[in-house]
Amino acid sequence: MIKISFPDGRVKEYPVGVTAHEIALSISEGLARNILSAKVNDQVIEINRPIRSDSRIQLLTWNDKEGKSTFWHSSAHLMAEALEAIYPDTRFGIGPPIENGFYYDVDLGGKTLSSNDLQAIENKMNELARQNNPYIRQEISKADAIAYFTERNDPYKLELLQDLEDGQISFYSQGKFTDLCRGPHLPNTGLIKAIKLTSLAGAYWRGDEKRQQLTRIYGITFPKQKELDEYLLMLEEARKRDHRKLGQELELFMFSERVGAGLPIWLPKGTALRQRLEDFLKQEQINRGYTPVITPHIGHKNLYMTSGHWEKYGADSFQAIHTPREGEEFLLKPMNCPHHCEIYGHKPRSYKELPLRIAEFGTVYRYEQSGELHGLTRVRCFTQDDAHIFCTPDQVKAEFLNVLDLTMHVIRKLGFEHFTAQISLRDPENKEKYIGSEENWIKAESAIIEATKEAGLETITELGEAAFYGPKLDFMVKDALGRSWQLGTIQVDYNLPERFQLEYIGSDNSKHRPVMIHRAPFGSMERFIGVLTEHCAGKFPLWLTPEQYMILPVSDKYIEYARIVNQGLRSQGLRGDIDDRTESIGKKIRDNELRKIPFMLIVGEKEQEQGQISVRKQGSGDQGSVSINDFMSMIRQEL
RNA sequence: GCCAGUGUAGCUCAGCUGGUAGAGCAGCUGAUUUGUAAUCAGCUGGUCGGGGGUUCGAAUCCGUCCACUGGCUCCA
Repeated sequence: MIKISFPDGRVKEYPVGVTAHEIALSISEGLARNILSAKVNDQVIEINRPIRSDSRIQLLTWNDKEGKSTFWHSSAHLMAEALEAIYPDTRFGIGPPIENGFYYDVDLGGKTLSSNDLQAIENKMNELARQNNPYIRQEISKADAIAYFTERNDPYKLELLQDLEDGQISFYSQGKFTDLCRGPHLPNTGLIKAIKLTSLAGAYWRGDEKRQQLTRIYGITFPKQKELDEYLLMLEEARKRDHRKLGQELELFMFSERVGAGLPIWLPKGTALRQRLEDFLKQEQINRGYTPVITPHIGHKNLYMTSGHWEKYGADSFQAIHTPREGEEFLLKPMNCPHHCEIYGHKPRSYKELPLRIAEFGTVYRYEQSGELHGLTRVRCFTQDDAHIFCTPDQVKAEFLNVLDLTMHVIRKLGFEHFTAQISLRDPENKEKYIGSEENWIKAESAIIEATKEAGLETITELGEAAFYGPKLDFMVKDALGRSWQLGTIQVDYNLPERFQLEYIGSDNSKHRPVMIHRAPFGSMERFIGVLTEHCAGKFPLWLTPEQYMILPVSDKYIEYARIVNQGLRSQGLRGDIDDRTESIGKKIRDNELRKIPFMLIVGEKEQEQGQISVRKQGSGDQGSVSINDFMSMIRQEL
């Protein structure tokens, strides 16, 4: 007998060679039906693999991330089987599960697929799934594996095999398909009930653009048709909320080929929205001791040689602007920090001035490859809600905590309930990629880790994701559809103060080097507004939205009264207008509904007589008639 | 930047295998004076992304540049 311990701490005895499926069965039949794979001593294995020694076990179902991964990994194999059946010359790259589904990179021998072909593949997958074929694991020697794929003339699998050690190689087969694979897999294909191949794309073999381009086929599968239907509905909802679509419909921003790709143009309504957002943060920052500054949009090349940005990014930036007579070189600023370092350095600083918090809504220009541009979330010109805090090493943690507090306040105010923080540290394997001393890096990394711990923030830590000049903390928010977005960022920097030779006179009357903290709670105004638009589906909070109300006279006869109401509301600080078109009231309601106006105020004979307005609220319809004062107190809590 | 796809009126889209453009909405004009998601009629509007080529003839075929979309790679 062996001892199996469960996540809840219970320990039960089972015969040697027991499988996860048998263990599940001993608990309940329902569990045995739903179990997809099992985590045994931190390794995920299939549910029919014998367990031969005392182990910790966690039974994985569709509700576990790793259970889904098993499901999708097996689905990738199923897709490969279908592809091989339809296109026998297919060679296979890799086919992993991803966050939502799976993909397989394949070489179709010059054949290009179109989205019409996906349906045929999907049909074949369904047919093969119904055969309910078992996934069979086979351990195989490296020599035999090489022989197998040599015979099948598959260079990709042969290359993968090179990196694997003999004795640790396994094949998985289902139906007529066999693949090199670590596993684990589902017991059989019949569990895969609902299949959708979602998209097609090119992908380089091993992510290297100098190598063969393969066809990547994305798909997603579910154990129940209903779950697929819900997923497709969610995708549909995401399409409706796309900020590029809503931005156009609500006239927030535009792009122009003539102005240039990736250069957003803010229309009046988008500008109103953005300025409100900026004003909110500016006020919040003044309350917290920040000092606003303004700096130019370009800077001398020497500035970026000093900062190190030229060395690191010069070749991949917009190229220098030359003055015609002197031949000087200027760069469009890709960051605000070098300018802010100059502000710090323009006079001798005392420790009594620190922390010095310099804030600027600074517009920066970065060359992004043409294929990267995407709506407002990836652009070549954007405005950071930037600030740099110069402080003593002793103040770092306290300042970091202040910034954490500001950031969380701002994110919550904008209606994001769920967020986590990612701590990005150096890649310990590639320390030469980073600028700055070992000692400084250790100091910076521990300051971040300690501060987030004290703030009680939920964090994940990623090695190798740090900026080249220092470690950072990124805020990830979850939007209304459960999608994660990276927004604000906080970065500790011991490097730039060094490069700019920044100093302050300490209480000991000698010179010290300040520490710099870069931070941007929104990140960029463009990206933030893009994400916010999708989060609230274009129905912005009342305090932000460009137009809070629209007065709809029932007919032209009541325009005069509408003007009086409008004046009353504006004098109370509300934003809105009169829809004075000669249209039916139904038409006006429809149009303003589509424009996502929060309040429609309908005025006709009744209202005029009683000095009231009939309130129609976005999302909940007719609210009845009230006086202007009652309306004001009704909405005041939302402002 | 790379791969694939797309580009027709302000917006959404039609236009089969080449015979030089069409609808709905929006806009304008007129009628209607309207009570909680589209009143009716008429009219205007396009060098079919740009500039080339093939052809008697190109929105349609070919190559090129630009932009957009989905990926890949990148992201201070």
